Amino acid sequence: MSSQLNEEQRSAIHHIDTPLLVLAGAGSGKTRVITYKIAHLVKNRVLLPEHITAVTFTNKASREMKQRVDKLLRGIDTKGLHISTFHTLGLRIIRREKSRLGLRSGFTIYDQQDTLSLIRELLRKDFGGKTDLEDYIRWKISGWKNSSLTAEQVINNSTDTKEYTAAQIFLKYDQCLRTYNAVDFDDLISLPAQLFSRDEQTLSGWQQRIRYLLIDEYQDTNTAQYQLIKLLLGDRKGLTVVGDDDQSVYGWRGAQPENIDLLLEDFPDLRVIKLEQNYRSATNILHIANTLIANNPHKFEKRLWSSIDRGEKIRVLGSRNADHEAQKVVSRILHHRFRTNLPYSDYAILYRGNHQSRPFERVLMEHQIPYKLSGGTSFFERGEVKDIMAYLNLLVNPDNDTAFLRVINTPRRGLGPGAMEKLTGFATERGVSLFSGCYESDIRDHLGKKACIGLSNFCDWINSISERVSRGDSMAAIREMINDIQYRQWLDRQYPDPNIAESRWRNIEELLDWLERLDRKNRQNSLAQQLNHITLMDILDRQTEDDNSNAVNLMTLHAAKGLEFNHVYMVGMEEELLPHRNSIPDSLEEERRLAYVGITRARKSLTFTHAATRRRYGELLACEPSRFLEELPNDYLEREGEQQESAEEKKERGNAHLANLRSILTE
DNA sequence: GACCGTGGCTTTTTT
DNA sequence: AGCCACGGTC
Repeated sequence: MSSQLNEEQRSAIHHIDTPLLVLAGAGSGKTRVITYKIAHLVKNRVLLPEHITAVTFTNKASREMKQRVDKLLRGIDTKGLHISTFHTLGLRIIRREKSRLGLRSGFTIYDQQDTLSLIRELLRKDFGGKTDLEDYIRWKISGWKNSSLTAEQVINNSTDTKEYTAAQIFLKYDQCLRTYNAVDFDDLISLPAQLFSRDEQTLSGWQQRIRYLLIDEYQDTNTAQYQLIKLLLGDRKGLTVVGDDDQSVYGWRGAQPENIDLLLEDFPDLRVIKLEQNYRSATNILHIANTLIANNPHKFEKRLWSSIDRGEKIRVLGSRNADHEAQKVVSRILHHRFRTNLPYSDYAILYRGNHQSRPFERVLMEHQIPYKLSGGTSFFERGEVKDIMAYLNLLVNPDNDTAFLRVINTPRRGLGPGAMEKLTGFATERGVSLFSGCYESDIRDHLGKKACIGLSNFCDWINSISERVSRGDSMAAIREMINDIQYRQWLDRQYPDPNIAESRWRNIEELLDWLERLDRKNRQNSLAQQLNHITLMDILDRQTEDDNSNAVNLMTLHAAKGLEFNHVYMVGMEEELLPHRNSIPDSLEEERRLAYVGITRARKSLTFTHAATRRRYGELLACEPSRFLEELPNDYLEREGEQQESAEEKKERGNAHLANLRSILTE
């Protein structure tokens, strides 16, 4: 197996005496080092599989890593080997240590939407609804948690009133989560980190369990994650991290590429290995990638080289507008495929924002070309899926007030905002959840008779279903629950268009199918565990289980990280899009890295496209080609459809300029 | 409580 | 342009 590795890769795999940092350029075999290292550790019995934990940042990456390790270790028992995302590792720790964290079994994971609605609720209670604060506060709380800070720690350190308000909400927010028996995404990292730093005994238990830790995409770690890594390692040596500071694109969610420097400071015996040979891209592609990223400042000098041939020139395609851009790209793919007969999965269309996929989806659909869409409005953000998920969460954790409020009057039970206002006040006063509040003996003194009957019917009903769930056949109980509430009929009433109602119902069936499959796969897991699992996953994770491997890949640049494709189309290469308008001028370096990530996904060919006009919020705008295109060496590029502007394009551009002027004048 | 129309907001990236 | 929340009407 080691014959397939170069010298640096081999030494990275065999080095286990001290902590190891692998600085690996794009396409230099980063994941290969981790997977081969795991295989080496297991095969040569350096460690038991159960003592090895490997961590990635996305579900996709972790699934891929699992598959590759399985392949290398075919026939060998890997029981207990843990490969997961950072957040799933956190969940694993929290599940085992829940009693030390003030959580009970059946706890719920709040996603951003849940988080936002809880913050909104708190703001409404305290400030009568200053809605302009909620985004700021959510961002602030998340930032604090990413730095592993608690509300108590930040409340006395706020520099202005706005921050102080956020800190106060933070305190209440965390108290609420504990009452609701819930944690949020950020807690999955910060709670274990905080627990380990205050409880040595628990920590040492986990150090026994995790004796070798491997981290992929290390440049994306935030402060809390680094703290967790450091605590788990202690003064031991079992750590391999692999990263590339040129591919750090998660600064906005707290990633600290400086954590690479911290390793050098914190571990004096750290070994550093650089991987500089690229095995992925044609030399032309690699060259423009190097040229672009050279415009960013660098701490670690890295020179990526490759022995693959030059390949074709890089194409730059101009187009009139987003639809025209999509037509051009799709027709290129069709022609290319006609000549080469490659599978559709060899092609990828990469863009900055999810909304950019729409025109491409339309054109691909028109041509009946199969495509696979990553990201976008997540399955679990859909209202109907949220409804049913809320019901399911309530079954395993009735104290989850956010779920309670979501479903109490959906479908209508005559328990409207008025009654809920009273119930919330009552429950807050008692310091209990809404559900428990309904069972307080004197609730009748605080709410109307009708509301009390409705609530007690509802709670009894939830209890009866949840009893059936815990007795065994959870799927049957769930289906009956959905039948009880007549959800299908509710959808029909909500959406007069039968097609829409039907498609929403299909989403519910898909959710149930998925649950059923999970249930069959992991019989020993409780419904609560399955739900936690699902919250951390995405529908993509089941799509890819299906066979649509012969499909064009559509995804954001962020989602493309860690992947590679033979033929890559980077679309929307325009100012305000890449670099994104909100990143100008402060985060240009990260935007440049994002472009770098996109370019280095390509193996054989790379095509950039940009449009002369684009609609934003229905308004026509003139667009300029991205500055990043200007930074590329012209001799490597082949420009088409942009030098000589056609009459039609001129007209279109003129229209856009007029529209711009008009909007300026009317402002 | 159901059904409609208007108006406001959206689009940065993910666990 | 499209989605959703809100308010008015029945």
